[in-house]
Order: sequence, then structure tokens, then C-alpha cells
Amino acid sequence: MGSRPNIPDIVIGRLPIYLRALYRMIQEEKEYTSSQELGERLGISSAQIRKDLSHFGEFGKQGTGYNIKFLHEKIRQILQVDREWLIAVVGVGDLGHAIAHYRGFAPRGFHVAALFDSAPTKIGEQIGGLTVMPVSAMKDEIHRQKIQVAMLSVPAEHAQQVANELIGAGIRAILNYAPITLAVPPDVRVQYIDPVAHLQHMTYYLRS
Amino acid sequence: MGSRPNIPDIVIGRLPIYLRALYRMIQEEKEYTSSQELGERLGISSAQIRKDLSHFGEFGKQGTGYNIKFLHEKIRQILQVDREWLIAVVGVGDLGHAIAHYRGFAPRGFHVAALFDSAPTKIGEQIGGLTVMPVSAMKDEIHRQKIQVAMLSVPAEHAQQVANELIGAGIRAILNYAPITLAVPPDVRVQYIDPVAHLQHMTYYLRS
DNA sequence: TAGATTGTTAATCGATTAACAATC
DNA sequence: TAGATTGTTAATCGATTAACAATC
Repeated sequence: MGSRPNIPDIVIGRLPIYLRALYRMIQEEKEYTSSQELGERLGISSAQIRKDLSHFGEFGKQGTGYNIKFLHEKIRQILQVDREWLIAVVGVGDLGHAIAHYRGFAPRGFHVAALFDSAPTKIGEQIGGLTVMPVSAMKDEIHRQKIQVAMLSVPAEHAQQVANELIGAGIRAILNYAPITLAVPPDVRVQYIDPVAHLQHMTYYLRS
Repeated sequence: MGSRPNIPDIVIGRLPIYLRALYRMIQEEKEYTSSQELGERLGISSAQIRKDLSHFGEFGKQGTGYNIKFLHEKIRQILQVDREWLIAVVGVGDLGHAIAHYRGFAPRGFHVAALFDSAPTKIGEQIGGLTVMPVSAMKDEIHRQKIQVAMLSVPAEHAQQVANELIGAGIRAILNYAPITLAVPPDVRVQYIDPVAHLQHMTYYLRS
């Protein structure tokens, strides 16, 4: 694949936001939009949107703006979400159950393909059409299915250990739900989901 | 309350990360840490940690660093999470169920105090000790319990509408799980949780 | 054509980092 | 005391924005 050097990570992080808004516009059956309109919806300046997109090519037309479906497809290609990714979920407690049942992944190109847990009571359980497998089978199963992405929903105490095993199994992208920062090699991407951190961020401002 | 002018939002956003790491250190029964050690754990420079903290006061000692419990407590105070916040959850589909059942909120100071949905089949349902109430009762209940924070887990199509009602009921902090950017007045804080956006951010880098 | 909006350059703004005196 | 580490200043780096020629 042609490498794309040098594009700031913060720009990459905004592309999914653009994608989300464009998807909404498709649902609204709009055909064209402008950097200004998109910016207003997202609370982002129009200049920033144009600058961000300019890293990847020229997708608009002076005077008329952007064809929504076209731009949507282009951003999908850039992010590589114009195809399906297989996902392993490790840890099927409350949270893992919810992830396994969540219907929002599939329509956006992510397919939960395997569930793992270490507790003997959980192994063999059927969740959303999948059978929970032991963590000891993780490496083989990840290779067998060619799974490339993992979601980590084990308790914080075990997260680093499990992350190490995932990385050993070839995983290079981890969505971590455990409230702990993971130490990983530089070629492994980690994103964090910690609702409590977001809540704490907001309570700071709740002063009268 | 004394207003704290001028502190960059990006700094506020890092405080929960520091809190998380300090909490882990408390569990590990460490007593002191340094900006360097903390930075190494978090992948952040020591200078940034010291700079961030310096916005709020002087919490360390030259030569010895920071008393972990003390700094933890100070950051809790700054973020106002040294007390309990009541939370309303709107939308009890898959996701709302998971939120209502999730045990990770309470130990970190957030208490799910009310559940709302608009579907007649859901109203009256018992989830995690709470009874699902109709959205029409939202305003009264939020006032009655003095709830200040809401989590939004309704479908994207309804999210803006429900957000408007929450704001009308006096809510000024919304954790939005719907994959849509909300339009809100400037005195209302919104944070977003969109796992798919995080996944899409990572797949960009999965090129060989 | 006139109006609108792009892509891009240069200026501005703000965040991060390096360095160090102060001091535990 | 010697060594370590803070809090802070100034320098650097990078991201955002304003402005505009190009052009649909």
C-alpha cells in the first residue's frame, strides 16, 4: 500500500467525525454540502475541514462544495473502513456482554467474530450467536480467523497481561475499555474508552 | 465557588488520566511518585505533567516528588469528584441496559439514579434496582432528585430531541453515546463515546 | 456573468518541551 | 552535603485560522 507520510494523528481522529456527519446527511437525502455547513453541524471551522481534507486530495468543487456520497466514500477508503474488520472481544463480564450484543458495530463495518474469557464458568456460554472460548485458545483462533482488532473488557488488573497476549497473537489495534493506560510497542495502536473519565472531565465545569 | 479562569480544556481532559494512574498506584501501595515516573506510565512528558498541575497549585516537593494519596485527593477536588454525582440514563435498549448494570460508575463517584425510555413496553421494567420511567416524567424526576448529569443512549435519530429536553430540565452535562454531534448552548458540556469512531481511527494505521 | 466555495498560503495562536534556579 | 525533583520561564513546535486567487 502507498504509505501516507506525515499526516497529523489529530486529523485522522477527526475523519470518523466527518464520516458520521456525512452518513447522517445521506440519510437525510441531502446531495451536496459545504465545508461551512459541515463545520456548523460539528462546531468546527470550515477552514479546518478544508485543511484536513486537503491532506488526502481534492474532493470538492468551487462554488458547489462536496458531493456527500462521494466524500463519504473517499473518507471510508482513507480510513480503510470500506471493508469489514473482524474483532475479538476479551472479557465477557457485564461490559463484554454488552459489546457482544451491541448492534451498532456491524452496520459500520466491524464484525465481532470471537469472544474470550478466562473464567471456566463463562467458557462455552453462548452470546449473540458466538461461543465463549478460553483465553488459552486466543492465539490460534485469532490466526485462524485472521482477526486484526481486539476489544479489551477485562478488569483493570488483568488488562496489561491480556494486552500482551493479544499483541503476541498478532493484534495491532486494541480498543481498551479497562481504566488503565496500556504499555505497548510503537507499532500497536491503542484507543481508550473510559466513560468515567469523560464524566470527570465535565464535572470540572459544573461550578455555579 | 471561586472561578478558575483560563485553564485550557485539554489540561482538564488529562486530569482524569492522572487520577486513574494515581489510583492504580494507591492500589499498588506506592507512597510517592515523580512527574517522570507518572509520565513514563502514561506516555506523557514529565514537563507536561508538572505544567498541567502548576495551573492549580504546588503539590510536590523538590527531591521527593508527589505524595500519591495527597495528589490524588487534590485532583479529585479540582475535578469536583470528591463527592457523588447523580446520573440519569435516557434510553434503555441494549446500551442503556449495559450502562444501568455497569458496576464501574459507583466506585468512582457516579450514581445512576434514574432510567427513562419512551417505549411503553420498557416503562415499568426493573433494571439494576431501578424502575424505567417515561420520558414525560423526566423533567420532574430530574428536579426532584437534583440530577445534574445525563447519559444519552437513544438512537441517533432521537438524540438531539432528547438532549433538548434534558437541557430544558436543567441538565448541563451530557455523556452522549449516540453517534451524532449534538447542538447545545454554550453553557452545556457534551462528551462523546463512539467506539466505532475509535476503531475507525485505528484502522487507518493498519496498512502493511 | 455573478455568486459561491474550494484548496492553499501565510499569519496567528496555543500547546509542548527544554532548561534551570530553587529547594527538599 | 549531594542528589533528586519540583515549579516556572523562554524557546520551540505544531495546529488553527484568516485571507484570497482560482474556478465551478
